[in-house]
Amino acid sequence: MREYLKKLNAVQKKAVLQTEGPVLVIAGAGSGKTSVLTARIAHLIDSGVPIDSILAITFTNKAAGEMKTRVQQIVGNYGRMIWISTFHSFCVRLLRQEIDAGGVYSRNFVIYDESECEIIIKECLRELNFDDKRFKPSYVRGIISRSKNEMQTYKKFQELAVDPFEKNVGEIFELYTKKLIENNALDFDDLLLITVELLKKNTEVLKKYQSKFKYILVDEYQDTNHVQYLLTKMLAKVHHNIFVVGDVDQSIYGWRGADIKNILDFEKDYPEVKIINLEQNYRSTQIILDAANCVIKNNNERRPKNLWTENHSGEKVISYNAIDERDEADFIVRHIRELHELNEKYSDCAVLYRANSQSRAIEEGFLRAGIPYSIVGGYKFYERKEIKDVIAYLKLLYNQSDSISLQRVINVPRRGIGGTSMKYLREYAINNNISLFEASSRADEINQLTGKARTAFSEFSLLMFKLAGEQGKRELPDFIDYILRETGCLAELELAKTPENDARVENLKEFIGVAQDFVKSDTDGSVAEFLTHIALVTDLDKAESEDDRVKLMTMHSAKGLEFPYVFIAGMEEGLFPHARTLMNEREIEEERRLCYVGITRAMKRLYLLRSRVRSIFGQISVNTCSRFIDEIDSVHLEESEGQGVSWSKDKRLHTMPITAYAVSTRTHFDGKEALLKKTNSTATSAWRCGDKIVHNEFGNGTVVEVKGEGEKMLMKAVFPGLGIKSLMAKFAPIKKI
DNA sequence: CGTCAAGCCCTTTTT
DNA sequence: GGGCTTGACG
Repeated sequence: MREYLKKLNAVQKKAVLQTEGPVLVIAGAGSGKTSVLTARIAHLIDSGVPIDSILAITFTNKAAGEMKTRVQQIVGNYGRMIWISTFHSFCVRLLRQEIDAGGVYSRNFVIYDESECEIIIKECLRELNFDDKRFKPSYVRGIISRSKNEMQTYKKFQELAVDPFEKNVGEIFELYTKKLIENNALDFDDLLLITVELLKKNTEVLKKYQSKFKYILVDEYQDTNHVQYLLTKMLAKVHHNIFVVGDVDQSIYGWRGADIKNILDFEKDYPEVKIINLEQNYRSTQIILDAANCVIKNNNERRPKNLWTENHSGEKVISYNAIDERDEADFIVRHIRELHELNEKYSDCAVLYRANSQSRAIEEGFLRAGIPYSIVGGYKFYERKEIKDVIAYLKLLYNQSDSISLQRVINVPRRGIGGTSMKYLREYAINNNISLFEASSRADEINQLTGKARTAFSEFSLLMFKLAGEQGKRELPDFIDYILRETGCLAELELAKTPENDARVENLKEFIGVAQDFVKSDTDGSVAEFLTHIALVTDLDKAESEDDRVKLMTMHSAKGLEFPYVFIAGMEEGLFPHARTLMNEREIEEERRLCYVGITRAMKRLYLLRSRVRSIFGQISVNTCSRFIDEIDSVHLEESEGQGVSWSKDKRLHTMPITAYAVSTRTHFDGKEALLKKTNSTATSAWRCGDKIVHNEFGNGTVVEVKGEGEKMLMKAVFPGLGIKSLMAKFAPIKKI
């Protein structure tokens, strides 16, 4: 028997070997579903199934990447060719081939992220003369998104609209749709929606993919939305070999349109389905599982299951009542340090939280202590201004209809083109039914423009033609470098030597590095694929597990992962469950499932932390303990008696003026990297993490991060009471002490 | 046209 | 507490 089969238990093996017909695997947390999925793929290949007739769909790129790696480990390099991807990247791949069959978009479409979509919505509001206070772009975008996830286009939405507000949203929706088409741009939801529409309308294309994919596997099926449901159903219609894996208790994307019914009703869709329950947990101790079960059993909307383990009972779940978020962070730091002294790896520890905004306080704790950490997800590299600017140049060069990108870069660097000139340009473009790009090349025909603006537009379009001429001639990283130099983006940043500009230049270099990695990876190295890559692959996906760092992330991001030591921070009513869910029982249940996901990430030891006082929006708020802690039977819990835990502290809290906690000890810094990066040339190799230094201005401090060497060396140091400062060792007035 | 300060609303989670 | 828009001024 094959090695990968030997490792499986009887039930898992059954799931792997049942290759024909629909199969539903109910996989409890930690029951080895990834092993089952990879073994099944390997088994299919072993049985002679052609590799290009297997389609595996996951929810995150990270999961897809991991599965690909594991399949390759079993079947060898040949496994590279397999279709393992997220729904979204699968759809892009299909659309790049087929989208012109729909007759609306062309293959060089670009993908708009949320902020770009909101800009479009703002344009719609302006044109329709709607108030952007009443129709908040982010809110309207949410409505449109949910609607598309329900497979509703604007026409359907307009039919269903009852009140005046909805009717107005329907108008916005319609104009929004038209504008995306004009820009030859798709939003995230379109990637799925347009694919399904295309397959529905175009039977030739549908047949092609239906017959191609003989075996379809879908991971995290409980998180599929209606469009995704339709897509899998259509693709599986001919061969009926559809294998879905999921766990109702881990459904945490209802707010994104995920519908638990898809998994609950799978049997109705496929009456001949084989149902397999994976109930043995290999991950956690008995006590951790008990705690998780205590919480989840309070949900009504679920299918009871019996998750069990042969693991020993283990340690009790440790709870801690922190005074404030700084105390909470310090508790985590103390305990991780302790674990590290006992030879546990930093990378075996994870801190999970409900909202990204919680990462700040915890991050500061790690910086103070000099503990290496990395934040997964959250504020993204690709959202930095300078990065978005280069991407916009690439997008515009790739797709000249993209007016959003044009408007982003037209005055970057400053070319003296302002709002008034842009207004005339837009009017001209609309009147002549041409793109902004074409309008700018015909600026001399626009009478209202000042001579200066006319020249600026003409020079801009000449520059773009020049850049476009180099596209394809140069390798991608070189092309990006060329853009940065020719446009003057780089020169503008290098003009004024500020730490901020230095950081931006460093970020741009890192972006070129991303392009270099991309070219080396398994792609065609084209601008098209690169743009798709950066639109769909967030830095969440490059969680470098090999280096020894504590991982910080939301519980959503943590799904599918496991860690020996897990800290869940912010177990407070209003934060978790989040205040915005408190009014609605269904949403509370989703929060509870999220808690279940969080708890079941832990293998050996779980810490549940809560803070009595927390500052939210710069306001101090006092929170009570999360109901989820109360739901855990106290026999599984043990209150930590570390510093600041006892009643005496608690009483002291009430006698102290609460504003005392509002005092911030940190100076402002812009993201982890932005202001912290500097370069250095002299005696740089002398600096190491943990070095105590004295700075002429800031006083005593500790080096917490050193990156690069020689000219490229970047360092970060923390100064008590001042926070983290970025230092250019070359210029910084620092001495080792 | 560009800059700066005051005031706004906000953060739930992500492909 | 902070990022973004707005409006006054140079």
